[in-house]
Formats: sequence, C-alpha cells, structure tokens
Amino acid sequence: MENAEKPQNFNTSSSVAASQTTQGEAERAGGQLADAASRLCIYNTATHSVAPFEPIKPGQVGIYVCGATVQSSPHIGHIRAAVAFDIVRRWFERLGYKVTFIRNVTDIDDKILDKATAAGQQWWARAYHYEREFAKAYDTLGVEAPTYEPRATGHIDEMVELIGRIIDNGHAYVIRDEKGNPTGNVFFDVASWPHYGELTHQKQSTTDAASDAASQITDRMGPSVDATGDDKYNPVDPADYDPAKHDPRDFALWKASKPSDPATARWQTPYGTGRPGWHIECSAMSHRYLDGMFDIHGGGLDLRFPHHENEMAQTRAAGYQSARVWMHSAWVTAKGEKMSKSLGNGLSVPSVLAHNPAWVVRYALGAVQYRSMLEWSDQSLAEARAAYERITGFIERAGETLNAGMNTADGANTAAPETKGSGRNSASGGQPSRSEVTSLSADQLPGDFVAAMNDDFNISGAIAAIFTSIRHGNSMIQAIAQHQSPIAQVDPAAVAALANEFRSTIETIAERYPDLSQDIIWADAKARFALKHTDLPSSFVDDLGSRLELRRVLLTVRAMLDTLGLDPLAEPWVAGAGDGGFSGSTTGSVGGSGSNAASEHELLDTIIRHQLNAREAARKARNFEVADKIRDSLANMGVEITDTPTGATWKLR
RNA sequence: GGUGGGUUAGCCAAUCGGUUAGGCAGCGGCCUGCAAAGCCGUAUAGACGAGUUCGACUCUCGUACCCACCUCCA
Repeated sequence: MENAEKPQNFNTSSSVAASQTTQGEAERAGGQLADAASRLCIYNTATHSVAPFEPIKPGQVGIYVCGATVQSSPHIGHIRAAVAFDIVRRWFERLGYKVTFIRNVTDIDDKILDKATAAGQQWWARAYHYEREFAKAYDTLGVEAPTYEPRATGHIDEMVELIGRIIDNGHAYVIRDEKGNPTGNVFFDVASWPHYGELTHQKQSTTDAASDAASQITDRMGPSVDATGDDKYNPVDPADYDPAKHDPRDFALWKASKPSDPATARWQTPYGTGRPGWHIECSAMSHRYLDGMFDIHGGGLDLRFPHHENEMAQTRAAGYQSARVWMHSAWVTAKGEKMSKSLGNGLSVPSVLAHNPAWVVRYALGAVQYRSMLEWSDQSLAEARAAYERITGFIERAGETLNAGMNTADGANTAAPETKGSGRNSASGGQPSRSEVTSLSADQLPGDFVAAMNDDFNISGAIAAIFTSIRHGNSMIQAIAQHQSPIAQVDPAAVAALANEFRSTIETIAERYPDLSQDIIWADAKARFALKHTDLPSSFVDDLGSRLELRRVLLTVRAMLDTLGLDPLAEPWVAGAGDGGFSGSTTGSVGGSGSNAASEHELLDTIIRHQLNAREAARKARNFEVADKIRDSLANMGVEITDTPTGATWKLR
C-alpha cells in the first residue's frame, strides 16, 4: 500500500473535496420537495424524542457528521456510522432536499502524534495514510462523498477566532505563566455555562459537589478490574490532568505544546503556542460550512459525551447556533460486546472485504435502524448474502423478462447504466437506467417504504417493503412467462405505441385521483385500456399490463435499494468487477460487468454457453443423465445454473 | 452511583391497544424430467408480576436480567 509521503497541503481549498453530484441529484435539486418530506420524523438525542423534521432553510438541509480520527485503519464500526448517515443523506435527497453534507477529518490529536512518533513517522504522513484508507473504505462501500470534507489542520484560523469569541463572552480562560505570558492552554469555563449538560441530560451540581467527580465515581464503584487484571476504569487521563483548571469539568479549547511535539504540530496564537483541543475543530468547521443551516449533527453514540456536549457548549458560548437535531448511531457488537479500539475486537474493513463482497458488507451494516445495536456475526453475513441473491436474482430476471418480449428493435432496452436519453419515454425499455432510478421522487415509491423511512429511518420496515415489492415482481415474472409472450409476435413499434398509451392512461388516472393506491390505478387503467382496444386479445392486454407493472416494480425496487445505497447496478458495485460475481444473463448482468471484466466475461460466457447448449440438447433428447452430468460438472467449477422459461442462465458462485 | 437503551418465535428484526411485518432456517403444496430459482400456504412469539381496558406484545407501575455512556472511541 502506498503511503503518501508527499507534503500535505493544509489550506482549506485543497482539503475540501468537491461533491460528486449524481445526475439524479441534479435533476431533483431543480425540482421541488416531495410531499412525503412533510412527514419525516427524526429522533433527537437532545430532546429524547421523535419529532417532525423542519429545515431551517426551506428545501435545504445541512448535516454535519463527525468523521474519523485518522490514527489507524478503519474498522467496521466506523463504517457502520458512515453508512447510517449516508442513508440519512440519501433519504433527504430522495425527498427532494438540497443536502449540504459535511464530514470532517481529524488529522491531528494526541494519538496521531504519539503513534507517529512511536512508528518513526511524520504525524501528517500517518494521518494522510489513514485518511486515504478511510476514503477507500467509504468508496468501496458506496458511501457518497460529502459535499465538503474539511480537515482540522486546515481550519486553525477559524478555531483561534472561535476561541477568541468564547473568551470575550466570558466562557473560557487563558492560562498564563508567572510572568503573565500565555502558556498555550485555554480552558472552557464549564461553571459559567448554565446549559452545560443539556445534550446528555447530566445534572449540574455545584462546583464543590462536582469537584473531582471522577474520583468520587471510582470511590463508589470500587475497583473495576477486568479478567486480565487491568483496571478498566481509569477516571482521569493523566494527559488531561491540569492543576490550573478552575473546575475538573473544564476542558481544553487550545492545548499548550508539549516538549515532544514536533515543530510542524505547533501553531502560534495570541494564547501561546500549541494545538487544537479535542472538540474545538467540529465547532469551527460546522460553523464555517453550515452557518445558518445547521439542521443535523450526527456521530457515533460514544461521541455524545464528552465530545458533543462540549462542542455544543463551545458553539453556543461563542454566540453561534448549534445543531437543531442530534442523531447518534449505535454500535457494531461482536458476541454482544461493543467493538472498539480499546477492546481490540474491531474487525478492520480490509480484512472483512477480503472475505465478503462489498455489497454484502454494506447490507449487513445498513440493514437495521441506526439506533439499534448491530451484532456482527457469520450469520448476519450469511443473511446479507441471501438477500443479495434474492435481490439481484429479481433484478436480473425482471430485466431479462422485459427485454425478452419487447422492443428489441429500438435499442432502448439496454441494461447498461447511463445509455442514451433518459429511457423514460421509451415505452417499454427493460432494465431502467441509473438516471431513471435516481430521479424517481420519494412520492413515487411504495407508501410503506416511505412511511418506514420517514419514521426515523426505520430500515427494517423499509427492507420489508422492498421484499414485498420483490415478491410482487416475481409473481409478475411468472405471469408473463405463462402468457407465452403474445407481445413478441407483434411489431415492436406498434407495441411501443400501445404501451405509451397504456402508460399515459395510468398517468392520467394518477393525476386525477392522487389518493388512489398504485394497485388500484393500475387495475383501473388496464380496464379502460382493454375497453378501448376490444380488438386486442386479452392475453395481449394482460401481457402488456404485466410488463408495464413489472417495469414499474423493478424501477421502484431499484430506487428503494438506491436510497439505502444498495442498487446493485449503481456505481461502486458494477465498477468493482469480480465482487458480485459474473453471471450469464444475456442482457447485462448484475454486479460484475465492469469494463475491465467485460472481455473476460464474454469469454467465460461463450465457454459456459457451449456447455449449456449441450445440456439443452440432452434434455430435449430426454437424456437426463448426460444433462445432469453437465450441470454437476459446472456446479463443481462454481457455476450455478438456473433454468428459466427463456433458457438457462449461469452465474459464478 | 448518575444517565440512557434494551428483553418479540430456532436465529435476526419491525409495526401495532383488537386485523399477515419482513428476512434466514423448517414444514406442506404449485412449478420442474429431477433440481435450483420463484410463487402459494403453514407452525413456533412477545423476560416476570400486578394494574388500566370489553380487549395488551403494544399503555401504567414494580421486579429480574442484559447493554451502553459518565476516560480515549463511530
């Protein structure tokens, strides 16, 4: 792995990653808010309750999420939080909001300095190295790039200014030496801030009673020695003990340089030479990028205290508005225990990805609500795999079914992402394009899915809705197979025209009766269409109706999946060839048709198809012994055969 | 000790004061030459105790147990 020993530019502009705006995002940005947006409710840690979400600026939402301290490799707990807030962001986008999503990089702190020194590295080289690892993990798992991704070291000026405001407002104090010179230590004066403790609902006692609260706790709790004989409860970090503090609760805004700190980690300020305290960076950067639209602050549950409590105090003590809503994602656990660096039971992302496709990992991390603890086990991975099979199986078969009967002439039915046009006007195209998927509004998704997502991101309910749609779609596929494709007998252009008419009938009804459910609209449209076209055989109308409905289901299923970052035909999954496995659907495969793999895939397909043809011949001759032998030998090589009405398909296991 | 969260069938995990969550695994059926996939059906629930109610898994109170935060941590 290449380490970036190149100098890092600390200025703001280079540390800000431009957002990669997707097509659908851009399309929706110009549009308006979905009706569903008015029913979004979110749990707010600060109020301990679920409440309707109201943006500060209409149609816009500003989200700040605490990113990683880049001191070592990401483990799946970090990524769980990233995935959780990625889903939050995607849902806001799907609702039609213009989202400003900020996730910071903490590239300086005690641990980075200590570990870099121990490893004989420059601290900034270490930080950048792990920043890259995190970025790679995010990309691999389909976490969208933030609008801006500021680094702490790029915002020293903002921090100094913020500290100045807090001091001016009387809520912080500078420590001076006997000559009256500033030492570099600046502490927040907790006693001066009556709101301290509001976020985490901690009772504020008098300074006396609170004096050395930590040691009181230890006294009460007694020794808390774990199985290995280590004292797990170490109330005061010696590094943070400072006799100059007015109150043990006071925390550092700015820290004086230690003799061991390298010159590159020292900044001159009016308060002396030093480096940022733990919490000030988030206050500075959230203000810088979300001033006036700080709707949501996210992060892991463990950041509630002290990090977010302190951050909230700083921001407000400086006279700025803090986040309206605080969201905290829960743990990933292993055998019931929290995964963490200190427990040493964290699974690194690279090691997990070495054994599991990225999509499966994302599903396993994103399949429960963000506030639920997520038990990471072989079984949860096995379930995610099964979900992958079921979901991609449907998407593949639905695409093939739609392609098999219709409009093979007009070329609008390709499954390749981002083909010409939007595909929306092509009457009957098969696999929807990515832009069609991303531009679908929340209002066009099934009501139970929308309700679940609006209910504080109830992913379990949302996934239930997806599976319900998939079951419906699978039934459609069977129905179409039973129709024997009467549509295939008809001129594609004529079919396209009829399909357009059918579709516009649906749209007319939907516009006129917006309260009707999709199912009723479809049934009604079908009846009207059949009445108008009594010349057409009913099997044709059935087939056409089923196909249009199947396509609608396919489109909404993919849009729902995309909201969770799990559309198998979206960027990270199709680009990462090999992960999702090759497959032998004739019309674009799910997961594994990446460009480098295309020729390899074709070769493989030719070879396997040769075998399948031989098997088909044997089956026709009722020589099942030979046919099964071919199937078995392919299975032994890891090629799985699925028989469909339109012939056998294959995929790698 | 303070604060917060939890306890739902073999497993994971939702909603809901009375009507099917969903997934995985199981069982029966349809489909298949046989399978696989898919579809249909189906069994197994709501820690314990009391209360409110015509009716509680769902509300209230209590008990037990589990977990987390109160150091660093997503």
